Amino acid sequence: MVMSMQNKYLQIYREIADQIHEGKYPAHSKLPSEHELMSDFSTSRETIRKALNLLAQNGFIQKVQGKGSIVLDARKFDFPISGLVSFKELAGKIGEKHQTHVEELELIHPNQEIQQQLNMKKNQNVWKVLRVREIDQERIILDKDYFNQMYVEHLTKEICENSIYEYIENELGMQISFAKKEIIVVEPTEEDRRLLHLNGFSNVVVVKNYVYFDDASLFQYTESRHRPDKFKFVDFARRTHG
Amino acid sequence: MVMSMQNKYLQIYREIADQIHEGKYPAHSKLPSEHELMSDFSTSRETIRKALNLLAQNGFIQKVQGKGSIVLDARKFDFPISGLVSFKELAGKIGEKHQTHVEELELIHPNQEIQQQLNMKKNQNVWKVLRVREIDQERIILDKDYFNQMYVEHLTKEICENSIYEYIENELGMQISFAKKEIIVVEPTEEDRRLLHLNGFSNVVVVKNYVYFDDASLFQYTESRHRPDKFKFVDFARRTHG
DNA sequence: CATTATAACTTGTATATACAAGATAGTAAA
DNA sequence: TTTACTATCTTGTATATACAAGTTATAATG
Repeated sequence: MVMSMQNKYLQIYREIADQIHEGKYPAHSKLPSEHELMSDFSTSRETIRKALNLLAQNGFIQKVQGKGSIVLDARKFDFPISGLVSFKELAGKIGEKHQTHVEELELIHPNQEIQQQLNMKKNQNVWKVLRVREIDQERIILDKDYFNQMYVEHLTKEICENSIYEYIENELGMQISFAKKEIIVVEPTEEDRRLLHLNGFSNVVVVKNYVYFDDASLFQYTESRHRPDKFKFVDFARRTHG
Repeated sequence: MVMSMQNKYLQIYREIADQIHEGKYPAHSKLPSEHELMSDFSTSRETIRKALNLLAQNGFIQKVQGKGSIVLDARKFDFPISGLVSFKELAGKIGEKHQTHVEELELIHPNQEIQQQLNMKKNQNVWKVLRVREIDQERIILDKDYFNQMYVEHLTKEICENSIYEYIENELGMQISFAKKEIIVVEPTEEDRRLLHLNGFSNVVVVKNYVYFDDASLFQYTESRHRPDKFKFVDFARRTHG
């Protein structure tokens, strides 16, 4: 049969990650040694090490030379925007009632600022999408997205109400690969006041997102504007020695 | 002679990273192929690949199968707290006049909350350090640090005025390896109002930091409280496909 | 008993080989 | 000219081997 066989080390990564989630390996315990895993999965040591390094990068384990792989507290799934999670994935996790309102959807000729941000030539157009995220009957997030039309030909209201990322990766078959994020706090604009339930708050948290494809081309600029009391950002950072 | 030779792949990583900074490889250009680098550094392909993967993880390059390694815009050194940079490193980069005021420094028996955060046994003590960061004559950041005394025997005002991280890594020889970060926005406390120049702002940005050693033991809990207009967080995130 | 060596574990680094898979440029055929 | 193929470049995955280096438990030694 020899089915799939694609990406052994990713399969092993996912399997071990699942097992950690399910509690098979509780926090502060140790994973089996690389040697044991090697025979468990009947593969080579380097393949096991690739899987373990992925687990370490993503905050599941900590490797200690001579000792082994220590399982960490994997509670890093609090409420994050961290790691490029989209609103839909997010809302699914927290389980509360949520809704997306598409306030604007149009093909525009961008102003100079957006043009610069997206690294565009003149004459190129962008999709502007303005969405309000409602959780528990409160409008707390305003998302402004700008997509380079060069990459996304057509967008509909239906697509915007679901996950645009999903659409791009599954329907268009393009791989989103990395992002630069910037978080600042500013005074609300007129638009913020009109579209969000600010409840008297005098600041909004702005998350600027620059999203790149696998081939390093910038394709999206997003601004996510949050009511401060409902904002939470969780991050896992590994220090690169050297 | 055979001097050092330790960590070939790290040396190669640093060398290429430096070359990118110096402009030898400008943004959007390509690095030499793995084969070329192999003979340039007279090493094996796997060693080159280790170095390149580090560069990719840290946002220097983007690898594309079949094409090569594309150099990215390495302007991710804006102003970040990202990636576990300490205030001293930070302030040095932006170049403005800065100062650290040590407001409190004491060995205390922690309350239950801190005890939990640091995962401590009863009877253990912690160093509490309260520092105000002044940039351009304005007191804009309040740092509250709690160090488990088990790891740090003694702290002085002088150490706190410089970089505690530096002290711990260089003097005590312990390796800080990763951190969990959490960012929220809250109303200022009495303490915030007393110690910071809030200029009428009705919110502060709180960055909670859980810092771990190489052996996965939690050793520090930090709260960094920022005046919102002076706060900026920059992050580079790679998406893990799968 | 306490200390020191040793052996047997663990993970880390470096190398070599083989083939898969994506990208590209040139060649041959229509 | 256009299309299709092919050779050859690139990076990706999987395997094997060897030794270095950190940790731990055991045995030998004083």
